[in-house]
Amino acid sequence: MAVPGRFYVTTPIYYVNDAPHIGHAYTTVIADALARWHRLVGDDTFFLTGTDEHGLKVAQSAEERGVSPQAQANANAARFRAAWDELDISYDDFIRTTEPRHHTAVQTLLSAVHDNGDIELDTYEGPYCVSCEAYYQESELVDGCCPIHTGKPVVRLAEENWFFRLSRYQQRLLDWIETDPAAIQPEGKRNEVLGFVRQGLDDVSITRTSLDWGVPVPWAPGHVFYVWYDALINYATAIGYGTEPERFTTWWPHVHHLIGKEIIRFHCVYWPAMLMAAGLDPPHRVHVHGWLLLGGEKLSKTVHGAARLTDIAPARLLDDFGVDGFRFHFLRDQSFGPDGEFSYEAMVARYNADLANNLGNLLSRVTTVVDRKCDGIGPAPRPDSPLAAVAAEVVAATSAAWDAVAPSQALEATWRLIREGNALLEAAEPWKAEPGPDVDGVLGDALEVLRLVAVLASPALPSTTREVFRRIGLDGSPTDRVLPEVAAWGGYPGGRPVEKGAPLFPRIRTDA
RNA sequence: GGCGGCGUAGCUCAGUCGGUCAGAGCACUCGGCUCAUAAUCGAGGUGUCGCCGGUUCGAUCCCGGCCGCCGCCA
Repeated sequence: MAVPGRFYVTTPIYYVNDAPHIGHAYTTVIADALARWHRLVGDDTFFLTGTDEHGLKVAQSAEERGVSPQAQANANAARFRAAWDELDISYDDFIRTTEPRHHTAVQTLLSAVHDNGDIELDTYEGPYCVSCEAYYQESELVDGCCPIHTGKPVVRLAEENWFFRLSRYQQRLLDWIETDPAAIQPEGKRNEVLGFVRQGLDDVSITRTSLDWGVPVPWAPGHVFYVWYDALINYATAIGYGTEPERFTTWWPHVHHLIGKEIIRFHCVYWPAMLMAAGLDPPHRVHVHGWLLLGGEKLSKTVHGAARLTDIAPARLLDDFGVDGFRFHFLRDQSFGPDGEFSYEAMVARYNADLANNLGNLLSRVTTVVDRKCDGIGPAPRPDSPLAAVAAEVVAATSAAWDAVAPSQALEATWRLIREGNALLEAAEPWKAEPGPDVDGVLGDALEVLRLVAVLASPALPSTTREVFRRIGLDGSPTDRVLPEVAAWGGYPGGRPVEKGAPLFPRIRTDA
């Protein structure tokens, strides 16, 4: 089903009423690093993110501010774009669900489901809170009243809605998940979905008549699609569903959806079922990750006052850590899958240990010694270097981890090469020796370590790895050539001017 | 209430389809080095793998119950 060499990766589209926070950034940085990795290995890659702009909440907050929903959406979508630009997010497309192409795709896809007989008119009946303009489950009520407007009785309301016959897809969903055990990862999340589907599935109401801020239902004037069923289709819109059939079949279903655990049901049940109902294949992979939990009592002055993680804007951390330092924390310190602790202190510790002390300091010491012992001209590595075999292992381990969507493990694997490089220098002590072939060989090896690390870490640290290249005298960028050639030992040519420069990652002091 | 997840070294987390599986990084201690961003290199782990039972020759890993934290419930 999956075509090797083709990688389509998505983030959820973010609800435009939210302000960008580090939870959004977490998913987006990982998607970006995965996209960069796949480009590095030469895959055809398409990386999609965007904003979800319909729904009652957007309409309401626009009304409160006295602006149109579209104006409200425009303003907030721009904030997400700005946040991602600041974080070096290399998206290929930024989709907005209010775009005409998306309306076309939604109407086309759901019309196909309708034509197939799996969307039917039915009556929805249940407790309704007039203040919320929303239905509740009986179980959600508090003493027969709205759980939000406590003390306010709900009314019973019945509404004619269009229902997606999800109940008809139970077996097909089970077949999909059981036939392709890797479709939903990690395994624990897959089991959750299996358990849910096995309980039996109810049909779902997918249209609303109570608001008009949405995609109109083509066969039913006065109805718009409920925001979730419009939003999911963005993944199809962006690759040309309904407008560019050939482009669509190039990318679908070779998709990797990255999602947080709170939206599993939408991505692992409703979305695949909708696709099946429209005659399309379900997604190739859904990668579910946990949440960042706000740990540690204090977040320092930088983020102090943030009671909730969703109050922390990415920009608040960039002054301290830089873009790459920020990215590195989310890729290296959080393992993709389970929940992880977010703390400022941990972020500082990781930055200092891995970026300042290991990578940054290695660059500093090597460039200094090259300056003193080699007149500032970097020598070539030794073909028979003891590090050559290590490098091959590191490349293999790093590749395997990125392919498995395990950025933390990938970076851990890459950092082994840095440690080995530092150990080689300790053993050889070129700063003590007279200039000559031995010193050249060791320093050449160290420069080659830096070159390789710059290549392998480029998905995580796009701008600082370019700077490493520049400092060791290489033209272009670590991503100019693809694996495996670029990762073969001996790529550093030698004879290049090496520049010491300021510390790449200034150590962050924690005293005071 | 229903369904599900988590609870492993000071910290953040891996891992075990039951038998050298008790691990990594950080922190810490000691020693070396001084090219380097007080960086680096080497050595050092005495943790009841949440609690109580059960299955088993043997459980941290399986089963049951309990406690704590968390998520979803259209």
